[in-house]
Amino acid sequence: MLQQKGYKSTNQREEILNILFENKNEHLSCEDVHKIISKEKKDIGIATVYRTLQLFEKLGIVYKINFDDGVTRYELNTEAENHHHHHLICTQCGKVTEVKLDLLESLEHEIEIEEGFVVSDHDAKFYGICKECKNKEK
Amino acid sequence: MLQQKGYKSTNQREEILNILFENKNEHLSCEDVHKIISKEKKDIGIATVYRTLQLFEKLGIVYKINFDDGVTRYELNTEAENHHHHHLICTQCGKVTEVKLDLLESLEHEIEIEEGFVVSDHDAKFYGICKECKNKEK
DNA sequence: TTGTGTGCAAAAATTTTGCAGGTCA
DNA sequence: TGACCTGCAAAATTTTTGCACACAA
Repeated sequence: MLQQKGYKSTNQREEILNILFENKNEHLSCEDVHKIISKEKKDIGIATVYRTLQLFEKLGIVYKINFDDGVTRYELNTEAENHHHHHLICTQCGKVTEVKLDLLESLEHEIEIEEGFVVSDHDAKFYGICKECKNKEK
Repeated sequence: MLQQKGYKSTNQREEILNILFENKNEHLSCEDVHKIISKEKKDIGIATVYRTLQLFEKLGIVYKINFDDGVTRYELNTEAENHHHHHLICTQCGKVTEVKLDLLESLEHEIEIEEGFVVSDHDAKFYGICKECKNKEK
């Protein structure tokens, strides 16, 4: 991995990166990552997990997200899609799913014209009832 | 105020509500609210501020927002606009401004069709460079 | 070797909670 | 009066930090 931006490649950093890859569609908190590490026999100090994820964020490897549950979560920045971050949060069961649709471009364009604000990224959360919960109601 | 939803009207709750009104365009944390109260001679326990803002959120009086600075913030739910929550966050100076545009409706419609997810609210943050910082660069 | 990185434990920061007493309806 | 509210301080949670030691380059 390209830690050749002036940072060293260490076992801890590689391990944490692995975990992020293996849980691509999760939104892990530092605590979560640390628990997974513990389960896999290895052991890394929780402080290192915090420091590493902060570093990864600075380097653009992960994004920070917050679902108002009291902890900061991170997700891999899969630069395949350009910028993104659309989450559907079910207010009934709490499930979080991702959406790929990127219709915010027109909105961003409008913001740029109306407000003179140059958008470089966004983070959108939609609250509502997911398909499963909706079906259950019937 | 309509605390007649089964909750009592107390001095503390009214005072906190006043502060929210007087700072309509701010995004206050519990700490912020508590500091403002202290400045205005009055004194309310910080625990009460936390409990009151949680109550207000449950009652739909305020919205919870999070700008990844480690604290939960609240803003008045001005039901004038339907649902909303668009914030422009300048990555240079940190300033947060509101946008009124509501172009997310078409996106919500699409989400409903594609994912079967019924959207009831959203929260969108746009990161970028604000007008002032952009001008400064030149 | 040498500057970075790590682990530990202590500290900080934010939020929650138990309980005794106070207040509103 | 009686249930609800508040204040305080203690506790719980999450995150940060200092420092001695370890390790990658």
